[in-house]
Amino acid sequence: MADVLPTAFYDRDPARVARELLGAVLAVTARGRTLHARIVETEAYLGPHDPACHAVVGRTARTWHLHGPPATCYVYRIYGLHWCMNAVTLPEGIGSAVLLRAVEPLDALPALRRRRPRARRDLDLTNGPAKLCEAYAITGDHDGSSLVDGPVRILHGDAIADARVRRTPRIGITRAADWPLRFLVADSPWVSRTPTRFPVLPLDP
DNA sequence: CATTTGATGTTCT
DNA sequence: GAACATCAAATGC
Repeated sequence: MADVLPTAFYDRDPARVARELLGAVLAVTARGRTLHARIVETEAYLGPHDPACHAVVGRTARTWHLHGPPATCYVYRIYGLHWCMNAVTLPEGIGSAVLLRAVEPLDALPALRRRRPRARRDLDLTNGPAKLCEAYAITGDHDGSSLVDGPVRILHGDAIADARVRRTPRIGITRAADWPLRFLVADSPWVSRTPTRFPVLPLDP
């Protein structure tokens, strides 16, 4: 597809990629059908020198594809229960990525609801990193696949103006807990909750 | 509304 | 043996 974000898009500072992925479109293909969703919340993990990044332990079996080339899909299991999906950034061997934290479904709501029967509202289908993976059936099977021509791709979408973007610290981490590397679309109802204690910053301070 | 807790298993120390 | 890029239900106010 001509709209796919090219590898060069990912081969840059992960915080910049995280910002610019807002508004891009996740496209997940399975059994001949493709589902679409707009990305509204992301987090950047900067690499081996970021204490919260999985790359701190080096290139192990788990982090193998995190260290892959830009535009690689890195999927890992968390808390033994859930999956989280990342877009790998920077060149092979660096180990940096952007976590997809929330998306706005653009079609196929009934299919998403079937996979997430316990979601109370539609807004709860995809407003968290593990929720969106469950809704779109993204699992360890996708770990290492290409975001350019694999089963999970990211397409060029609407640009989100700087004025609509906010930054906060990253959620659920203990190390480098104050680094403002979470990016979200301020006026989207599809983002996850921001902890009350978190500062919410404009994009350009 | 906000905060706490139990579920669950892989990874790393 | 502890930590963990989470979720949903239960509890507190």
